[in-house]
This record gives sequence, C-alpha cells and structure tokens, in this order.
Amino acid sequence: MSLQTLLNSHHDISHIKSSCATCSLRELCLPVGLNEEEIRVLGDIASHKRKISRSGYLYRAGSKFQSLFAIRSGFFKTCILEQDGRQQVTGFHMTGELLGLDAISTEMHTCDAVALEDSEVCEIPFAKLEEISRTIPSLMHHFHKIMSREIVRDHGVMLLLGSMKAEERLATFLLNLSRRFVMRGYSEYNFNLRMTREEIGSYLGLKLETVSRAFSKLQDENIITIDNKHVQINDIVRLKIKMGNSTCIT
Amino acid sequence: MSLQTLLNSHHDISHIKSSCATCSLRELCLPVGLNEEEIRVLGDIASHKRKISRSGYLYRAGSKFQSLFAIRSGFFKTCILEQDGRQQVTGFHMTGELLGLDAISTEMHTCDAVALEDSEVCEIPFAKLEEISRTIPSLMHHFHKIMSREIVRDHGVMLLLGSMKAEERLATFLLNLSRRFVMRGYSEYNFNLRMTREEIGSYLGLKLETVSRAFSKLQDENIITIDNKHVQINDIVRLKIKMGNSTCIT
DNA sequence: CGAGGCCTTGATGCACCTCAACCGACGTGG
DNA sequence: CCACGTCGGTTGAGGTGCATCAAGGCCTCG
Repeated sequence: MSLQTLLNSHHDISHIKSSCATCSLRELCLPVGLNEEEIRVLGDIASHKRKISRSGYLYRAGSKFQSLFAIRSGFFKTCILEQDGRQQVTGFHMTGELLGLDAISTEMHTCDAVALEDSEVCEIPFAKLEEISRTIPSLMHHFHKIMSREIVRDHGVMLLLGSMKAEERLATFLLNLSRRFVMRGYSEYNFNLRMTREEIGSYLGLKLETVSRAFSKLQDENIITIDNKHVQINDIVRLKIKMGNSTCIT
Repeated sequence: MSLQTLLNSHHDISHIKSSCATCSLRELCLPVGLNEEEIRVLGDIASHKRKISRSGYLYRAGSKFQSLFAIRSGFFKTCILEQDGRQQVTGFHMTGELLGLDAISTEMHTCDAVALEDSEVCEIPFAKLEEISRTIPSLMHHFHKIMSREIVRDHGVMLLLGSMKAEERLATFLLNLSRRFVMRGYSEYNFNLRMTREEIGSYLGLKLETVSRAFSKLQDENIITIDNKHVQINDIVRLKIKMGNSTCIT
C-alpha cells in the first residue's frame, strides 16, 4: 500500500526511467517515427503515470478534459451512458492506444473510460502536446494520423452495425481482436477476452444471449473453441469467410 | 459551357476575391477563431475551388490523399462500397464541413464522396495546412477540435445503430438535420432532403421500405408532414420524445 | 454453504426484412 | 404528342433473425 502510494506519487522519479525513450510501446504509440531527441521531449511531458485497477474509471463523461492518455498496460472500454441506464460500449482499447480523443472538441469527456483489468496509463497534457508538436512536425503529423485512424475505425463499426448479421459481427470482432493481439506480440489464435458477453453485445449492437449463441454456433462448426473467456481460433480462414466481404475494421 | 470551363479553370483569378476572408462560412468552417492575418494565410492555401455537379465524385475510395475539402456550397454523402455491391453511407455533409479526414491515416481515401446536389468545395492541401498550423496555434487547435467532433459524431451514430429502433433513428436523423440547417441560417422546421430513402436507410441501418414506413407513421401522428423530399416538422417536442433519451448526435 | 455474477440454452414474440404490386414524376424516342 | 421505360416512393403480406422472457449451470467470494 505504501509502495502503491509511492508509485502513484507525482513527485517520485520513476518517470525518468519509464519515459517514452525506454517504453516498449514506442513503435505502437505516439512516438512512432520520432528521433531520440524528439522522443525525449515527448517523454518529458508524458512522464506522469496513473494506475487504474480493474473496473476503475480513468475518466467519466462530463468531466473536464485536460489530457489524453496512452495505455501502457491493461485494457479499457469506453462507453456512453444513456439516461435510461443502459450503456453503449463505443470501443475496446489496448496497450499503445490513445484515450480521450473525443473530448478535444468540447473540452469535456463525452464517454466513460473503464479499466477491464488492472492498467496503467501515461497522462499527456493536451495543451503541451499541441505546443511541442509545433516544433516536431512528425509528431503533429502522426497525431493527426491517429485521430484519422479512429475515424476510420468508427466507420468500420458503423458498417458492422448497419449491415451485418450477428454471426458476421462476432467474426469481425474476433478477427479484429486477433489482429491487434498479433501487433502486440501475442498469439493470433489464442487469447482471453477481457470483457463480458454483455459488453461485447453492447459494442456489436446485440443482446448478450445472441452473443452467447453466436459463440456456440461458431464452436459447433469447429471454427473456434470458446471456454468462458478463453478463445481459440481453429480455422481462421473460415472465420474470415463468416465475416463476409466487408471492409475490415481497424 | 464555356463559362463553366472558365469557372473551373485553375488559372482564373476568382480565388482572389473568394478566399476565406470574404467567405460567408468563416464562422462555421476552418477559420473559426482566427484573426485577419491568419485568415489571409489560410485563404491563400485554400484558394483552389472545385465544382462538382450532382452525383459527381469529389474523390473515390482508394485514391491518393492530398487535400482536405471544405464544402462551400452543396451537399455530399460519404459512403463505403462493399465488395458485394451494396454501399454503406457513413455521413451526410453540408456547407462548412470538412471532407477527407478519414484519409489522413493511410494517405488513401477510405470512402467515396458524392455530391447530392451541384456543389463547390475549397481544396486544402493537407501538407500545407499542417505547415501553417505550426505558426497558427489556434488553427491547429481548431483543426483538432474538428477531427474530435467527427469522432464524437461517429460515436453518436454508433449509439443510434446499436440500440435504437427504426422510429427513434429517423427522429434522431431529422432532428440532427434540422439543427444543422438552423446553424446555417435556414428554417428549423422546413427543409428538403437531398438524399433518397435508400441512402437514409443505408445511413441508419434500415431498409428503404422501413424508412418510408417510419416517415408515414410520423406523418400519421401529425408530428411531421412529408411530401416526397420536403419535410415539415409540425411538433418538434413530440419528435424529440420519439428520439428517446439518447445522447444527441452532433 | 448460500448469494450473486456470468454464461448457456430453450420457447416465444415482434420489429424489421423480403418480396411484390402499384403509383407518380420524369425523360426519351417514335 | 403520347407511349414507354426508369427511378424513387408507398404500401401490403409473409417470413425471419434477433430480442425477450425464463430456467438452470458454473464459478467466485463472503
């Protein structure tokens, strides 16, 4: 507990050795394409880390926007809470991804960000990011690419929600997860889901029972093996066929 | 015809008097919040205009990305074409809005942009925009807000597609259009749809017959009057109730 | 050991899709 | 000028994919 406090402290010196320069995610995260000196500058403004434990909030809808957050470790969902209590999951987010982009427009967060497992993020004060990106054109450009990629991703989800059947949606979802795990050095064919059936359903525009049935169906066809949260892809080719011809979401 | 050619010419001098400084959209478009000198600089790089006639393409999926486009007049849809021929409309776009943001990430356009009426756009070479935004922080910041707003908008559509019923979707859609017309000085209650029932359906994740039926139902309840493409909102309060409690899309 | 969270599976209903017929507006060519 | 085809829209009838409701199993944790 005192260790925890120490690690969370704003005044500790841990950021010196945990800045972008030494982060294993620098090929995935904001530093992509920067030189050493530029990474050092970025590392200086992103030195503050925050730990969020499972089911804790990184930020909530309505709270004031100050910073973006890069995920150092862990797994998050972002979701919009409707007045009637139901929630719509707008995304699942893994290491190296940037959270909070939606809040730039109104300077308020428009959704909740919840950790689905114990996680750690780097806080990136947005004003400072804009400031240094004036002198680091490649950082600015890469940041624009990241925002644009988020837009493309959302269009993919719109396509999915607008025109796919339940099984296609789930296949697309699994393949998307698989691809993102590969990029992070994990297995393409074996992984654990961090989210519940209900959260998957919310993201895919389905009810949890439908998600469960679709999983079972894919298992019956020997395309995947699913044991609770563990997924094994047995036949990725047929899984891709299930997905249909639709554009792959990012 | 020769007039048309003249107006389209890259060598005419019409841009001198039609730069951002004199554009009636400068409170809606990129120049928001800039001072006179900054607007002049922006106007210089955005001086090239292009006319697109009805059902013409501004750009196509797969084409190389060079520029963003600000809509000076007219109306566009953006859509993803699936391999099987069907298309998913990802957005409808009005004057002052920026097209092409999705292409920054891969330097290729990921969707088609089609004019739904005769339109004119300002071409904004993206490399130059990034360049001048280094010296105009408020431009950079506003651009970030615009991209962020697009993300928020997409989340709204995801919410709509993921959890609303047909009638709620249509009500949300009409109210969204209404709001955007108001911002441009048009009537909140009377406007013409530029798109077909099929395009609305594609955007809302519905079939055209369902859209048509939902229109008829709203008309039967005296909430709207619809005559072909013309929409009149008779009871905006009840229309908002139809929309449900969901977060309004931007 | 009991309670609660998460998941699965079955039975039933309904919102939307599909197919089909028809209408009006518009443009084209005989 | 009218006949005709096309396109967009409306409406009806019937089918279906998913939601809803309900029951029960497994696992974790107090």
